[in-house]
Amino acid sequence: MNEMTQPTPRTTLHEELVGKLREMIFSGELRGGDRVPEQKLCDQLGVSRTPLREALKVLGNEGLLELLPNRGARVATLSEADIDEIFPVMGALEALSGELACANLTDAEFAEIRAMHYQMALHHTRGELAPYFQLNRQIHDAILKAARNPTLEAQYNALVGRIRLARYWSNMSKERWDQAMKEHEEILSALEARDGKLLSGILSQHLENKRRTVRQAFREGGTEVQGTGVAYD
Amino acid sequence: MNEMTQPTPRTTLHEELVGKLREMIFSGELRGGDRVPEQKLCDQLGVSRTPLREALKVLGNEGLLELLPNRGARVATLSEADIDEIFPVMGALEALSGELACANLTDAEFAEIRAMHYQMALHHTRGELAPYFQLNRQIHDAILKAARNPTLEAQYNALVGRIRLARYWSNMSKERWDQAMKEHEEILSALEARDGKLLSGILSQHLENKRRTVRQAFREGGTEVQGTGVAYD
DNA sequence: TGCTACTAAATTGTATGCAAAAATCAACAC
DNA sequence: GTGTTGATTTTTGCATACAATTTAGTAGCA
Repeated sequence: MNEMTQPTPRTTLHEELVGKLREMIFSGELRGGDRVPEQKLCDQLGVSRTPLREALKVLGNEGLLELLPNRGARVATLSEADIDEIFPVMGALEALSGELACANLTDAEFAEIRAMHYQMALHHTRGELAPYFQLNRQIHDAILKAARNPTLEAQYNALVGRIRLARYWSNMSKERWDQAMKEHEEILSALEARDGKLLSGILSQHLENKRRTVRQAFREGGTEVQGTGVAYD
Repeated sequence: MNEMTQPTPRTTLHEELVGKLREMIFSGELRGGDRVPEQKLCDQLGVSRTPLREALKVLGNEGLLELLPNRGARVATLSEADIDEIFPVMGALEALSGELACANLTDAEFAEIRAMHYQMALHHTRGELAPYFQLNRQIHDAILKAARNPTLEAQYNALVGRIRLARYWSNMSKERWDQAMKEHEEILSALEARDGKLLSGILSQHLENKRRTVRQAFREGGTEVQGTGVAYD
């Protein structure tokens, strides 16, 4: 009766592998352009090729891997064109998430977002980039969650995943950082007023500005960062 | 030298299968809720389970199939909640496509869309629903193409695929049909003026109206139609 | 040296085999 | 008639085996 194995994995191997491989890509263990040799990964992860290959097909379909017939998989890379392509779509989705969030946000959720906002503002004044980025992301995530639309969430996260293939800090200028912080003030006040249309417009512009920042970092070959994935705002 | 086989399929079996299975779902050969027995499909398609299973995983990730651990795959079904969830996202994407199309549309492309529009108007006045639907779809596709954003296209088409799981005509009322036609007049004129913001708003509203129509058809259990997938406007 | 042709090794694509889990069904008790 | 138990069949998950394709490596030659 006393099973010392997993309580109940209740998941298939290939699903786990999808998650693991995603993490390996985001963490930089697998870098853009790298080949993904099946056998080597199988040995490393202790599974056979069958479930691994199933996972590769899924990630290929998501755009995180590039699958070349008879020539294996490569971690996808991001071009400037890709960035210019993906951000507008993210912008449209984030704008929608803002609008829906305004319609559905509870007071408790708003309070939490406000708390994160002020914490983030503190990091901004102190010039602490990394924790700023983390809170920034949590805020956007909270808004997305508040939209109460899993399909929207999934689509958005798929795009975030692709953007994370570009793994560098945006070397954000002081001006851009201040600007971003100002945009976040507007985001918070639109949220508080539950003004969906207003928030939607702000977020759309916010994402367009992000695009420019990331694009520039890409051009300049921004500082690579280990293990955290891309951070931007 | 004279190979009488395929010129060169240049594609893997699992990719073909993804396409074939999608078609089988859209055509209604596989209906929502149906189990997808691996062995039976393998015999039917003349392939082994390995590539088929790879395809199933991909379609599961796309939301066209529901994958239950140890219990196989089922063709996904669409609930009212799903419709309410998916259409707003499609609306945001279609609004973006309109905006980008206005920025990128060539005169030739516009001319073609206008031609399709008038053809569609003709079918409307004649009360020919099926060809109306077809042209309607072609017009929206042409706008999407004109946006010149493959990522947007892919995301949009994934959602259209899920909506197509609901396989019935929207029993469109005369009023709604007239209204839809009027919206299409506005779409055409905004396109001609290359007024992105305007078109974006029209399309967003247009999709919200579609949502209501489809939702109602769903509620009323609209007339099922064989082989064409869902049609709506 | 640089190029081509050919061979061998490695890697991928597909099929098959086997163990584990679920579904089916029949006998039985109530 | 209903519901439960347990054996049998079916189906799925994963591993392995084999075939096909690509890659690498080497020898031959200009």
